[in-house]
Amino acid sequence: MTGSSPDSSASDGLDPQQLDAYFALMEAVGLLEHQVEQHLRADGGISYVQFQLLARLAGANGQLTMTQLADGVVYSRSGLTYQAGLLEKAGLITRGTSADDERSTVVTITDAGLALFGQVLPGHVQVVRRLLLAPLSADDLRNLGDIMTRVRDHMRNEPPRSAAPRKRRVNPAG
Amino acid sequence: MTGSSPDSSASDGLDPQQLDAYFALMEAVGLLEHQVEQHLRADGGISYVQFQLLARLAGANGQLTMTQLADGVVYSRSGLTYQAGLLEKAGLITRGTSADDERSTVVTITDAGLALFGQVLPGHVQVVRRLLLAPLSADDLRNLGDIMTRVRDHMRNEPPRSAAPRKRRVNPAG
DNA sequence: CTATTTTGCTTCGACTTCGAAGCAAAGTAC
DNA sequence: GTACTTTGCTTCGAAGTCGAAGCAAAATAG
Repeated sequence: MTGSSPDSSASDGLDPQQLDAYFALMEAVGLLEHQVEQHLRADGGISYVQFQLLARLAGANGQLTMTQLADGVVYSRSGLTYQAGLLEKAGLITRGTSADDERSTVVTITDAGLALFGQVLPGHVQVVRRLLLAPLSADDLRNLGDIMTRVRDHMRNEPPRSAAPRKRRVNPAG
Repeated sequence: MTGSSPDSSASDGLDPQQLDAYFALMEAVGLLEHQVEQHLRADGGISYVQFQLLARLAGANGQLTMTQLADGVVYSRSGLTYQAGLLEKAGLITRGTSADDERSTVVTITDAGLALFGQVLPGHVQVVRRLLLAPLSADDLRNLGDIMTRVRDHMRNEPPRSAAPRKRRVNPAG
């Protein structure tokens, strides 16, 4: 199991630089998400997921189908149904059957939804500025955007790792 | 409230470059987490959280208190208790009261825990390589590590935003 | 030494999330 | 047209997650 060569391209481990980047990335984003969540809950009574849904709707002329909403939000379909239910109950969106396709549900943001989004957005931006953008130079920002865009596109274009890879174990902890 | 100047340092919005970086960052990490989760579940029957806990223990001479475990993992205390319970039930860790401080719980990774961690790690590394590292040049990696380390440290050193900022609304959706 | 506060962890209930299963409309094959 | 598959969404049950409340040990105050 323990590799022997110290070079980083071997199949065994990650070199310190790779580890640093990976860990820092995951932890920083985790922290950021947590802070963002706190702000949105305190200032608008909504979760990050709900904010993202409202943002997508606000940016898309106010209307999207569930499937369109699902794309771009990393999220399960059933979770989306659940959140849409909450948002509808809160009067922030409306759901209706599509005319083109009886299966599709068209989600529409309401005036209240737009208002809430508008109310919360400035604070959200401030949080992002304060926590993420503040310590970055112009070069950093350019690099970060470039890098993460590339990574995201790369991941989106990945083949789904084939059907059933294999399952060696069944539930040691869970 | 709506700003007028198109420059990016205004208090109102984020310029396209900032938005790109922010969105790409959040989405890429979300996708990565999801893939990592899939792999760990399929190959070792554990969640990412559980993997992180085992990793921390494995890297810390096998022993840590609950509080030490909590630091570094972005996670609630009660969630940690729950996961520790699962890991203990699965025989991957052991919990005992500290000798120094009767309140503290010392968590120890078992041989089975180490074995499982060792079994899962190579695949985990491959996933990270394939999805995150593959599209990055040496410069990218250096930049990413540098940037995210700075962001993480910045966030860790932030004052906790004072006690109770304010609560404008109470639960529009939720 | 006793009272108070802090610290470390767990328990509890409410909510969120996920994947599997289900259902009906739309598309495809024949 | 009828059978089959695919697509779009929801329902359901099993976990996982969180914050508040609770409890006991330790630190601090007096």
